[in-house]
Amino acid sequence: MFTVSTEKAAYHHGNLRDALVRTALSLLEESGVEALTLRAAARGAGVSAMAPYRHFADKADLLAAVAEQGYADLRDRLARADTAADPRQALVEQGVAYVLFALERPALFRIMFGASLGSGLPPKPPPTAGSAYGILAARVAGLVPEEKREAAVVAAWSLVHGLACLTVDGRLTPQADAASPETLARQVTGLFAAGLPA
Amino acid sequence: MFTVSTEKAAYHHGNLRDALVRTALSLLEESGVEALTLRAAARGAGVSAMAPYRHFADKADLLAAVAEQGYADLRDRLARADTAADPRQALVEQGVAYVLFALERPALFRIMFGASLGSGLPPKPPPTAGSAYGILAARVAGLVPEEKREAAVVAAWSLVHGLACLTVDGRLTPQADAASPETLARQVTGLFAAGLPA
DNA sequence: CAGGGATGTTTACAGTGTCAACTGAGAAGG
DNA sequence: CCTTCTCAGTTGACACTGTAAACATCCCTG
Repeated sequence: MFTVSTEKAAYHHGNLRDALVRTALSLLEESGVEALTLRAAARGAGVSAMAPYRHFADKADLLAAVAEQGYADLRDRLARADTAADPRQALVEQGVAYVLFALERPALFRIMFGASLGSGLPPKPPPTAGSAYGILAARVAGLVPEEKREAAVVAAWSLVHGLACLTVDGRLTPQADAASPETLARQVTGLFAAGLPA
Repeated sequence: MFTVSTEKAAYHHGNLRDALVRTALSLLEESGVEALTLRAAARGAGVSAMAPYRHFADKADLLAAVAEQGYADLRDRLARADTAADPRQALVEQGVAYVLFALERPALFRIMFGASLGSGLPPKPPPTAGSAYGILAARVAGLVPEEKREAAVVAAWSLVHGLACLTVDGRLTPQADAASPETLARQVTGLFAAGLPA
C-alpha cells in the first residue's frame, strides 16, 4: 500500500472525502459504472472498506457527491459554449455542448441523471444542477415572450437532454447515428431554435 | 410457497421463462428496481436460484426480456393515442402518451432505456423498440419536408424522451412541476409541433 | 499532560450474481 | 417394456457487495 506519494500520507489520511470522490470519479470514467463500488473507492484511496462511512452516509451519498462534481463540469461547459452573439446561435451551441458532454463522459452523465440508485424517489436536486439549468434558461428567456417562456425552457432542456440520453444509449437509428453526433445535435437544436416563437 | 394456482404446477415447471418475466415485471413495478433481483424472481416463480439460467444467459438477459415487454406496451399506448385527425394534434397526443407512460411505470421505463446494467456498450436495440419509434416517425414524416425529416424525427423523439426522463427523475423546477405533468407535456409538445416547418 | 472527539480498522452478516456438479423426468430407440 | 439420453431444475460453493457494531488510534483542546 502506498498513496499517491505527493499526498500527505498521514495516518489520519488528511482529506479522505476529496480523495474518495476523485477515486470514484476515475473508477467511473475508466472502468464504467459497475466498477464504481464503495469498497473499490476505499481501496483506491488506500483505506479500509468502512472508512468512507465517516464521510458519506451510504453509497448513494458518495454517488451524489460525484454527480455534483459532474454538474459543476457541465455548467462550466455550457457557460464556455455560450459565447455567440446571436442568441439563437448561442442556444444551439449550448445544446451541442450538452450532448458532447454526455457523449464524452457517459457513465458520469448516467450517474448525474437517472435512478439515484435506490428508492425510486426524487434524489433531491443539488444546487449546482440548478445553475446549469439557469444558463440554458437565460438564453431561452431572451428569445421567447413571457407567457410561453416556461414551456419553452422546459422544451429546450428536454430536447437536449433527450438527445443526449438517446445518443449515449445508442438508441438512435443507424442512419441518424451515422453522421457525427455533433452534426446531428447541431441540426436538431437548430431546427428547434428556428421554430421558436419570436 | 404456492404457484399462481391456475398454472400447471408440473414438475418441469411448464413455462418458466414466461413466469419469470411476469414475476420480474411485478417485482419491478410494485417494489422498485432494487427489488428486481434474479433470486427474487426465481423465488416468486417457485423455483431454485439457478433455474433462471436455463432460460436467460444472465441477469441482463432477463432485464432485456422485461424491457421488450415494456416496448410492446409503449408501442400500443402510442398507437392508441394516435387517433386525432389533425396530424399536429396526433403528434401532441403521442407525446403526452409517452410522458404519461413513463410517469405511470417509472421503473420499467428506466429499465427500457438507459444503462443496460453492465458494460457501457449499447444494449442491442430490440426489434420492438423500433416499431414504437416508427409510429412517432410516421406522424412527423407527414409534417416535414423530405430534407429536414430526419432531424425532425430525432428532435421529436428526443423532446418527448427528455421530458419523460426529467419528469420521472423529478428534475424539473417546482414551478414547472406544479402543473399536472399532462398539461406540461401538452404545452411543450404543442410548442414544438407549432414550430415545425410547414 | 490528561482526555475526548473525530477518524480508521476489524470482524461479521445477509444478500447478490454466477460456476460446477448432481438429479430427476419425459422422450427416443432397441 | 426397458434402457438411455437429454433437457430442466437442484444443491452447494465462491467471490463480492453494502453495511452494522465494536474497537483502536491520532490530534487538539483544556
